[in-house]
Amino acid sequence: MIKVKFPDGSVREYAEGTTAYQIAESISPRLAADILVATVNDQIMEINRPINEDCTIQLHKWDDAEGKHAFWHTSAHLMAEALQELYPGIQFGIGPAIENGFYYDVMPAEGTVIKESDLPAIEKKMAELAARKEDITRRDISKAEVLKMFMDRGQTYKCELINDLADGTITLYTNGAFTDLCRGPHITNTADIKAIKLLSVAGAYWRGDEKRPQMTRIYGITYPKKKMLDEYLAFLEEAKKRDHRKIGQELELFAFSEAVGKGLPLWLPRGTQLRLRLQDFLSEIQRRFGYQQVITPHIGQKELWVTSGHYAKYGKDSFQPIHTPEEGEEYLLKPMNCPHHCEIYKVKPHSYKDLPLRYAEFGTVYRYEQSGELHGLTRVRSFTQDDAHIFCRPDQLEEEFMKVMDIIFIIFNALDFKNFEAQISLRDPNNHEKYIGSDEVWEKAEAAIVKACEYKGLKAHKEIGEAAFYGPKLDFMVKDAIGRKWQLGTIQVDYNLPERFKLEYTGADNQKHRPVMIHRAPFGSMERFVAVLIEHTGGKFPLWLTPDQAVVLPISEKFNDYAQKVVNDLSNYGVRACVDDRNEKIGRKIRDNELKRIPYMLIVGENEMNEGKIAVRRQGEGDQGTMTPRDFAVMINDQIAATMDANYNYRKA
RNA sequence: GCUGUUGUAGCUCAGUGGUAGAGCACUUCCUUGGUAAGGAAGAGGUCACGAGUUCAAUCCUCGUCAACAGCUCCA
Repeated sequence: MIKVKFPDGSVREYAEGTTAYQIAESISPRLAADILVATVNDQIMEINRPINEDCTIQLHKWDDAEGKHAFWHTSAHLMAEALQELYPGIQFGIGPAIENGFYYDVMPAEGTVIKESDLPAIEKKMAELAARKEDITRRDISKAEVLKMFMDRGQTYKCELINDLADGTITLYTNGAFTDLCRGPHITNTADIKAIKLLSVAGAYWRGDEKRPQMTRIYGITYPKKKMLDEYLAFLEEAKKRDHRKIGQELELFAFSEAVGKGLPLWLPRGTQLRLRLQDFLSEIQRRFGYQQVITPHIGQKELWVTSGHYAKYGKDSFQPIHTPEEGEEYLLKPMNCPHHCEIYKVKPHSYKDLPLRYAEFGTVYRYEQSGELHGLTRVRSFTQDDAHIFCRPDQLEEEFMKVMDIIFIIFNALDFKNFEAQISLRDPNNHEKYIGSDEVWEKAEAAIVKACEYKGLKAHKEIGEAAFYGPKLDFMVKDAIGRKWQLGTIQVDYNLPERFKLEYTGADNQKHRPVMIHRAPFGSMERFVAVLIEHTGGKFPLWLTPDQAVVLPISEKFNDYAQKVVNDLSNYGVRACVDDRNEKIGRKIRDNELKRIPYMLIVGENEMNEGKIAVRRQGEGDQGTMTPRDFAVMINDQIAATMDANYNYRKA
């Protein structure tokens, strides 16, 4: 007999060789029908594998990530089986489960192309194969044998994968006519895969290396029930409505013009107002935190970036130097603000008593992004960083770093970004060519970030190889409407640029010392931040951020003057309102304004004018009653005050 | 940059080898002064751009540009 311990701590005894399925069955038939995979002593495995020793067990249903993962992984194998049948000579790469669904990278026989229009036929074949209710069987195999097997089949990509595996750890999984090299685990029968949708085909480089062949990647998703698939597809449709490119156009926030050039956003009046509100908000916080605003030119001599090291690393892939009538003179559009700020630091000598110095600038920079990378406002070629550089003594580094974290928390809290991920981006210690600076300073910088996160109790995952070339960073990632992650806030520790620009301060010992530099941008860039903000709010911004808080509608031209007076009164109380005095069909104006999502409509007519009041209507909430402009301003300002208080309390906590 | 898809009116989209349509928006007028009212008339497009095939191309072919999905990249 073996002892099996469940997550709730209870222990039951079973015969040796009992499977997870049988264990589930012993609890309830319903559970047995629902479980897809099991974790036995921390190893996830199929539910039909015999268990021969005492263990802890967790049974995973669809609701668990492990269950979905196995289900989708098996779906990838099912798709491969269909592809093998439909496309003779096809070669397989890898086919994992992903966050939503799965994909398989394949290389069709020469001369064959798999297109989006072919997907329904593949789906149909998968459904057909699933209906055969094939068991998925697992077998251990020696390296030599498996290598020969895949060699015989001409599966060169698989052979490459096998070569990297250790003998004795290799397993095969078979469903129907398809046998795959795979670690597992899988669900035990394809019959559970009831609803299938292949979503897209795309090119993907073999092993993520753009120098290697490009394979065809087919994305799909499956569910145990048709209804679940329908819900997922409906969710994708809903997400499309929150796409910032769509809302940005509808609300007239920003636009692109082919004449101006790709990746160069044009901020329209309303979008500009929104952006300036955000900038003002951050500026006010920065003022409290002891920052000083600076302004620098959009270009600078090429040598600045030769000094910084950026030119050597990115020069060829950037906007090329601007030449002047003067022979040999070259300027670059600035791709970042750091060198300019370093030069500001160097304007005069500094004492250790001056530090830290915090220079902030909404600095517009220009980067020649690959054309395939451009994406709405999230990836553009000209963007404005909410940049600042903090020059401090080494002993001030951690405190300064944590203060920047505070600023980011204030902002994320104010805008209700709860689902952010923090990522510590470290260098890849095996790839020295990618980075500048000595091991010693890198270790110091990385340690400072890790320590700050620990001190702040921030859970951050570490990513090797994601650091900037001059230093490690702490990045804050937020997802867009369809779950793509974007880096917003970033804080970077840099010992290298101060060295390269020979920055100094005089210490208490009357000796020259190097300051440490922190690069930071809480929004990341105004463009990307606004994009993600739009997707999070669906364009319904917090009141304090809306470009116009209210629109005043006179019901006929007799009341235009009164409407303008209302706007002026509101302005005196700090409320941003505008008049819509087209004096046409009221209904049309309201629709127009709803489209632009102005939160309040103030309707003025005979009664209102006589009483000196306004009829207030809140979007989506209907009539709020009649009141004086002053009362309205108080009402709105209370809401603003509540938002600001929340930030302030958060900061104190 | 790579693979695939797409490009028709301001927006959302039909459509055809014989030089173009709808709904909404826009303009004018009528009706209605109150929370997405109705009616009439009108204006708007080198069918992304360039070349080729054809008697004839918005439609077929090739190229370019741009956008979308993914890959790679992201100071």
